[in-house]
Amino acid sequence: MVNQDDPRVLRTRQLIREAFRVLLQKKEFDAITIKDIAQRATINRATFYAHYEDKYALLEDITEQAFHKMFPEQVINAQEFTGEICNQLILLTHNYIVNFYQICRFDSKSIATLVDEKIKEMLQQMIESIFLKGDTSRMSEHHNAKIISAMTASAIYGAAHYWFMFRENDRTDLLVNIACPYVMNGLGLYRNCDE
Amino acid sequence: MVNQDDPRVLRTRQLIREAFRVLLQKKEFDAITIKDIAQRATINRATFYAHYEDKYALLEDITEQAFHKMFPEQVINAQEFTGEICNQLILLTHNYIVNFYQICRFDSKSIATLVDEKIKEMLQQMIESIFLKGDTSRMSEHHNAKIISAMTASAIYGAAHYWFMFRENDRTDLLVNIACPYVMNGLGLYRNCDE
DNA sequence: AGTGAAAAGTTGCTTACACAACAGATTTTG
DNA sequence: CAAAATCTGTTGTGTAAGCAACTTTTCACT
Repeated sequence: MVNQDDPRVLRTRQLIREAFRVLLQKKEFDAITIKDIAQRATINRATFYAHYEDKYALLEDITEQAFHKMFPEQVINAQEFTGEICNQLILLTHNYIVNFYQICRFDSKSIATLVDEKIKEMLQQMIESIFLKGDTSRMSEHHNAKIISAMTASAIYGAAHYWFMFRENDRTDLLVNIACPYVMNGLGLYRNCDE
Repeated sequence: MVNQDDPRVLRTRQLIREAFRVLLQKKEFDAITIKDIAQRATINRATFYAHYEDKYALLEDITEQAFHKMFPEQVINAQEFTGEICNQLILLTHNYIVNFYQICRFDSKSIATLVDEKIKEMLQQMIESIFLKGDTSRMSEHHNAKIISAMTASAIYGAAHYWFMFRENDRTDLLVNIACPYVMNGLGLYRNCDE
């Protein structure tokens, strides 16, 4: 609909996202109106709809942006899914969850499912892209790469989320000690079966 | 030419001013091009000319904004030109000059005259508006209010500037002790003659 | 002095945003 | 429950900003 590279578009979206982030700290998600967002962003309400279908689409967008910033170069450039990469993914996911509940008001948990799904989706994409880059295990030729990625992403997210809810957030070393071998073994089994 | 209240206009000017402030810390004024400003502000070069004739007009604008922020409520709402108000004006002018040379690169002094003039003009306007508000000395009916304001503004600016150039900037108490009586006496003499 | 490069301005056309007005949906209030 | 108020989502119109192309001016270089 609009040209994604137009500087006006970039600025407008930046304004909308920033306004939304501020509002999320002040109000719960359900209480935030499009009017609120438009006012704080100093844009017209009609302009909002030129960029986002509703506030849920906006939430997805900022979630994606925020989570994407968590990925270190090492992970983005990874050529193989090693234990070290697995560690990194577990830690950054846990880290994101901790931040999320610090930033968002606690009564905004109505949005948790949407955010969860988005994060799992991004984790899955990242993992799959690593699988496809390094084909040492010929994973790249395997038609099951997608479901393997989905399982791995879910496992990592599940571990990070559980640790956040029920364990000490300052002992992430224990988290990776448990979760990483589980994930790597699962993949290892798969590799063995494949050959 | 453009509607001053349009939010797009406000945002664009804000971007231009902010870009210019950043550039003034990095380059000397003469080395800053319109292209530089437009690039950093992420606006089109042609758009710049819709708002400012050239970079001198822009400099005037940000000088006015910055200096205006220096005025405390007490001065803005002053109903009479008292010794206390005089003190405030001397101090804030001195303060502005100190800040100016901290913010701008020292090799940007080619612009000093323009900034000086703008500040004196604003001081004069502020002083005149105070004169006209409080008519205890019937200054408001006097047709010489303008030249008296101009002299007072120049005297205050001159004192502040001299102190910045040749004296200790941390002993502003001495500055006001010297400058304030001079100004107030000058005005007092005038008042006596007038009645 | 003269040549090339970069910056300064200007212009016509396109796109994005502002704004007001609207109908329909949702929430608030008495 | 009904009336009032507010929010939502959309539309048409006017204006500001983006962009490319151009001429003119300024400046650096030999």
